[in-house]
Amino acid sequence: MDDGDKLTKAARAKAGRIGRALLAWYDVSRRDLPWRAAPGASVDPYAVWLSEIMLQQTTVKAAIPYFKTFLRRWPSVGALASAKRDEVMSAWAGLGYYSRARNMHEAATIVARDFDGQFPDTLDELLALPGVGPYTAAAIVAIAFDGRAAVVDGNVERVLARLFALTTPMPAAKGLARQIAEQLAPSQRPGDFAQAMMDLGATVCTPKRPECGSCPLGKLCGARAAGLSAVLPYREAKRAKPQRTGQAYFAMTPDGAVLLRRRTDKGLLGGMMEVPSSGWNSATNQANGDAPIEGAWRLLPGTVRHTFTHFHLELEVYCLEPDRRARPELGPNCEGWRWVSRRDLSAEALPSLMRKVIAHALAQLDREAA
DNA sequence: AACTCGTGGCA
DNA sequence: TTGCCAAGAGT
Repeated sequence: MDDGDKLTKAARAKAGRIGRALLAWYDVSRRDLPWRAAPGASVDPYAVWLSEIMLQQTTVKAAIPYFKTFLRRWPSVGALASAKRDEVMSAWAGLGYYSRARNMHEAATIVARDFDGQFPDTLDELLALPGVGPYTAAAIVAIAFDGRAAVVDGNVERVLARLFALTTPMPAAKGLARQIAEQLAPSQRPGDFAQAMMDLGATVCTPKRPECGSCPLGKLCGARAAGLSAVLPYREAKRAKPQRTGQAYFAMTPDGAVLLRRRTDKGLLGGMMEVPSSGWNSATNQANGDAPIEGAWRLLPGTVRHTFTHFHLELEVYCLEPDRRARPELGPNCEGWRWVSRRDLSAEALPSLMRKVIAHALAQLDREAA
């Protein structure tokens, strides 16, 4: 018998007690979140799906305003499917992981066209939708349809690693956590159970300084018994982020039009707008070889720093003030370009990095003018 | 299987 | 200031 068998047998034995204690806790401490229906009320699967996509690797606080905006602007999956993708990308700007927005729009068209606007209620059908993986499919089944499914996100992995004192470091212990979650998923109130596990992880069994004193599962917790609550789950060390550099080219005409271009769908910031930029491995001061239009570009003081998931970036910002809206070179990895009035920039699909670049350039120009 | 893919808040 | 990481999916 290996560790996995022992653990899943332990999970079966503890499952009933865990489920009862967790649901009792959830009934009194349930958080009121915008995508949650009142207790006992039915939920709109579209709203559940929308929230779950937004919550992938994203904090509740960051997702809430976007969720409200999307649901108000596109109240049904059919409405979202009918939207232009550009509008969706603009509305998503700032939330990050932009493939989510691209996949979400495509999935909406599939549900509208192939499922008559009704979300499917099986794992297999949900998994076939772009942007819906094991977690999101299970979450929709459990929360929207109250079906039994193992909902395993980062919160659940952490809670289970502590509850069952899993000392294998992450991510190697993910499979074990999933096996346990399969055993724990109840047939009664599976949606509430899933949300209770995630709420517990978000508010009590937190990554740092868990509040074990107020935990409804304290008496059942292996980590607490072993004095490991604060150190589990173990994690493998992460690689250091490399430093990359590049140049951005900010062009603005006298009437306040700024040159933007659209990145291709593939890769970082795919499908989003950008201030024309060099690649991001380039050495500094490469004589403006990547400038989108001819002219006497000048380097603005200071730089823009930004950190992505796997590297740091420092951009130099060059500036040009051409007298007309010249036609630019498209540049690599781009699909199109246009001049955008300064006051219309807020409505563009500009990721946070590019908003930083624009803010930096405008601040420097304003300083010069003063 | 390991890597890519954003952002902002927090210690 | 720097590193950590949050309701993961796609390749």
